[in-house]
Amino acid sequence: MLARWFLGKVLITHIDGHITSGIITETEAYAGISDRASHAWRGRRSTRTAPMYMAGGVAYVYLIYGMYSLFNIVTGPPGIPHAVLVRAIRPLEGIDIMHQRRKRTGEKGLSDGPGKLTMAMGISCADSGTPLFGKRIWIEDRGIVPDAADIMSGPRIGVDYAGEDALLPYRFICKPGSMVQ
DNA sequence: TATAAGATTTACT
DNA sequence: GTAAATCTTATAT
Repeated sequence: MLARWFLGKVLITHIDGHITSGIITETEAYAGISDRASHAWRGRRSTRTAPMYMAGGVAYVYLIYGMYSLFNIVTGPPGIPHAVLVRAIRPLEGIDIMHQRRKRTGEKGLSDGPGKLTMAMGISCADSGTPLFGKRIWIEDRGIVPDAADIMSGPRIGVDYAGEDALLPYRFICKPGSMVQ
């Protein structure tokens, strides 16, 4: 499962002149048209989901509930809408910037949710389709590889409506403290 | 053309 | 624990 590979990788953004980065600690896989929980289920396609049909390596950001952005990494070949949703990161650099961006909660809930992390990183729906190896948003492999024993998997969150597909263990979490810098 | 629901978060009871 | 905020897409007139 490709979603597992992203655990431990470092996501970096350079937006509005600010650099922020964090270790990816929680991901969810969305397996194309056969996955009922995916926006691309049954081949659904629109302007919003277009990046998912592009070649892997681009960002798929989209707005949910009119107020929150969710950040995905497209992993499939062109025409196959496979994507990995980044649900949580651990702040690494630019933590003060993140605080500045979200004055809501304190240290605790900085980036432990899909909508929260995009807020903290400064990602918006305008970044959908951005290559992940450019100079605005990119991913670095800093050699952080979580031990297999520290990786937990389980059912996805917030997709109960998807029926049986919601029970698939497509969710991967890195145990806190399992990654040493 | 109009209505309903969603890969969420926050605030209030 | 429950409800509201708010916009895009999908499904129904």
